[in-house]
Amino acid sequence: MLAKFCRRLLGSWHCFDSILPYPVESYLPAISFEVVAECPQTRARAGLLHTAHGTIETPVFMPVGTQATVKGLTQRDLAEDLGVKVLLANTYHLYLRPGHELIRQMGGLHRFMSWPNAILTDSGGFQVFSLSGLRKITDHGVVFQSHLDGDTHTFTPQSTVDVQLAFGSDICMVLDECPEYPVSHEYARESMHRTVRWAQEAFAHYRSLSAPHNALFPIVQGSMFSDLRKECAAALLDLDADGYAIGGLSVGEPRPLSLEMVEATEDILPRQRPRYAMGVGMPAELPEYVARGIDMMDCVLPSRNARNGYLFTSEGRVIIKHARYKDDARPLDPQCQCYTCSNYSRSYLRHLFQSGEILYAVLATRHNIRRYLDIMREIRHAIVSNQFPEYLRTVRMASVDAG
RNA sequence: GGACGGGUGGCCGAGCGGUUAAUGGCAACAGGCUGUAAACCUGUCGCUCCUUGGAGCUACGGAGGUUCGAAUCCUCCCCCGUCCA
Repeated sequence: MLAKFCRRLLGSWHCFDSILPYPVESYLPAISFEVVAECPQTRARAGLLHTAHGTIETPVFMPVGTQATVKGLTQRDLAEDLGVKVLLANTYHLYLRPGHELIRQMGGLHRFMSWPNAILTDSGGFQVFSLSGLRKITDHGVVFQSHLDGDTHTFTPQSTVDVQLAFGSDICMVLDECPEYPVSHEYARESMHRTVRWAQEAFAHYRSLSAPHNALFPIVQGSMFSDLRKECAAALLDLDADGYAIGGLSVGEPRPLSLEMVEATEDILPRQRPRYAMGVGMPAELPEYVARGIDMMDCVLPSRNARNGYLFTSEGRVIIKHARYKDDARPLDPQCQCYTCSNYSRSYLRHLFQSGEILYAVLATRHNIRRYLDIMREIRHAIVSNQFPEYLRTVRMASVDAG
């Protein structure tokens, strides 16, 4: 609230620039978050996340555009047609190709990819730890081999901040270690401490720079151990970050465990800051995370599954290659207002899929992203209109019915 | 009429005496995908049984034959190409 107010006055405050060591903006948080409604029964809340590239209504789903593109969609589709306010991009991939210096030279990631709204960049920790090939953890960071050409590179907590600042990301993520599942308590603790240490180093470096428009989020780790999750969150609190992420989920653990891990830290993370659950989830899981205090989510499922023939509808999943859709003249989702559902039949979509046509991926991705965004809009509306518990019940019953 | 070449499971196409119900590819049918090395990956794919694992049956143009054993070798026949009359 304060930050928003200050921003409004920024114009007149620039007269202080001459007497202050840094521009006025650098004395304000890069982003600000205000809670506009809270569910009285759950931890769900609706908010507004203000960034240098627009205000984002939360809870929000952020489509994944790893290589500075959501595969199959144009930026116009995303911004104008689908109303996407924030996209994910990936530090690991963009650092390797085309390189952060090139992106900086091209005017930053927003200009490079012609994206007017906010961008959150993942640090690349997930890739470094999930991609095969050599990788070695040192005191300073992680040495790894490029999956593109085998070249050796090093990521440090400091360097990944620098790379993301070169991109001009609105929200940067600290370098973290995302352990696989399952892993021993001992390893998880050691790994979590490393993630905390890296976060502290990343923040120390970040605070030494002038980054008035770029927020930095630390990431809670601790594998599937509640005690480690709590310890990690508590340690990260000292950083007084603009937002907090929960990582290390959806790495193969049973579904209920992911939610438990979010619950473990819901009382520890500050209520006045946005919380971001990384890499989740299936449609029915989205309100579950929101009910546990999550404001931001991202996931490749809607985009990747779209291309692979798995479509999300208000009536459940549609595996478009199934023979029963061969002569199905109905729209994919009769409840959906998207371009795909407004214009094309399941029969046609199936034909495009079977033929390997590019248009299939375009139409399918457009729908699936729209479906996720619609779910988030429903969730937000339910919270604001004080009907979230009822909404959650309905979703739970529907997913039980769906099997 | 003659000379070559060829007929293999829905299609294309390997195999050229036993390890072949028969490599591949396509098609078909199903499963998977959760901070994207993914327009990708995996499985099934002659018929009939039983619980897995198997059991039986029918199959490489047709009919005979050689052989312990044939999609593979031989004979005749039927088709299809190319070339020569």
